[in-house]
Amino acid sequence: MARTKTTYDVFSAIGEPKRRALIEKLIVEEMSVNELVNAMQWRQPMVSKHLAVLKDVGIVTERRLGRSRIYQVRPEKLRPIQEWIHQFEKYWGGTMDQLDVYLEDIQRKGDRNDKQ
Amino acid sequence: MARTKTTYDVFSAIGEPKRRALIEKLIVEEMSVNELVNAMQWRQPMVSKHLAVLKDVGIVTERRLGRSRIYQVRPEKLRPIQEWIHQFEKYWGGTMDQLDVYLEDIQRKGDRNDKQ
DNA sequence: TACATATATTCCTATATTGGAATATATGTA
DNA sequence: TACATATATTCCAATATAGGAATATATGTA
Repeated sequence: MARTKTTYDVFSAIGEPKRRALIEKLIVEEMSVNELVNAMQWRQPMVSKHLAVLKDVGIVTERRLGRSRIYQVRPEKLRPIQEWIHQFEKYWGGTMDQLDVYLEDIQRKGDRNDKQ
Repeated sequence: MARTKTTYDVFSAIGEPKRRALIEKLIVEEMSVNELVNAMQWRQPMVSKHLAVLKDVGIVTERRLGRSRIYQVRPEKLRPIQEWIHQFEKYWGGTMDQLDVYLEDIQRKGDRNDKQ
């Protein structure tokens, strides 16, 4: 079997650094392909291809304006990532303080070492 | 050029759904490879290989205990993802309310249409 | 209609997986 | 030491890129 498709989901799509760069650019303001080509200094097909992946997973949408196509970010599509990350936040100093983490850690390690 | 390496950074590493599943399992409690094999119902080399990628980018660490190797999540390694996502949160109803978003949207589109 | 512009798509090559099977390595135990 | 257990690694096949170059498509304009 091969690698997970980049269009499998939002997580896969943002795995590529260039696509994250595009999102960061487009969140500030919508842009046409040509404007992106100038802004990013990439070749046009490269921009179009990465946009196609982002469009496929819904992170961007496109509308036509004359000969141009204006791309826009749909930030809410990134929410699944935020939600996934959220479950880990408590472990780096959210609701749990360092003592809690420490104690839970000790307990897990204790359980483990008892079993073995 | 080929695809970004899975070990290029944390974003690339979590692009694979199975690796996210491993992280979700290990955040609850540290586990040995064998325990993961049982819990996930995957073949042992598959577990080891995915763990190797996670270890490479630092998301998990490993310590030896007898013949076993106990893997543990380092949740703080996921922070770059949270920070990256953070910049988009305001667009889905954080500090900006819907009216703000709407007005900014109109303005961007206005600018655009004026130019063209 | 003919031409120019904006963008998408196709073809190509090099590369890096993912998963399975087999095997190697390390370590505990009788 | 011989054997069993736990895990990692290697070899293989299939697949999916990413990027470059060339080309196709769509649309505006003279």
